[in-house]
Amino acid sequence: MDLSARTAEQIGEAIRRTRKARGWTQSDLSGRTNLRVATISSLENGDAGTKIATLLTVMAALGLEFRLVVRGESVEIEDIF
Amino acid sequence: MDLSARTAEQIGEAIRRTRKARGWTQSDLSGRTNLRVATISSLENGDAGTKIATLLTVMAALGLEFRLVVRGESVEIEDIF
DNA sequence: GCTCCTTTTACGGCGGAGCGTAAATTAAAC
DNA sequence: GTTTAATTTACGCTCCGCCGTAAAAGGAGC
Repeated sequence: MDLSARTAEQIGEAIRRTRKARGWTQSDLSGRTNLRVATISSLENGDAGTKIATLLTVMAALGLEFRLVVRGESVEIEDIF
Repeated sequence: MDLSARTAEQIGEAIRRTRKARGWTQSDLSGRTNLRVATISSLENGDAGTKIATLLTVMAALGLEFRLVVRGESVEIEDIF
């Protein structure tokens, strides 16, 4: 799974898809993160006002991490150096 | 360029590196985004309280996008950092 | 129809982000 | 070391996220 995102909506969708791929409800995620169900809901619905801390907490619970990629560049290892 | 991040500090560092790779100052970024220099400064310094909207605005100005990847699934190149 | 589970929305409260603006600290040149 | 550029920090202000808690709306199945 490798989801690109440039908007809060796309981030939320990636979170939601990963959560469902884990077979978890928002309530499950809430229990694992100490974040309110309401908070997770608005994050998944693309609220750009959500704090980075909240996003990172959810991503950690889902086993996700970021890659900040320059648009248009491929992720070829040869391009690193 | 491909920077992995699991923490706000790593995100901030990736932002700063990309900005400098563009030869821009925080003031330049501020002008391109209508965000205060102070806001950009705290983002680059790893403030997890920063809003996703702010991060996305800065990333768009820098030509960056996210990739949310499942940890361990693809090639780990985070050690570039 | 009616349950049960899940998700969304609401409200008072508090804390903090980003604004406008400015000053202070740090780094870089000369 | 002194000027200049760059970054960080501060203050009053407004806005809103997340909290605790609860209720309402949506969906799946019987």
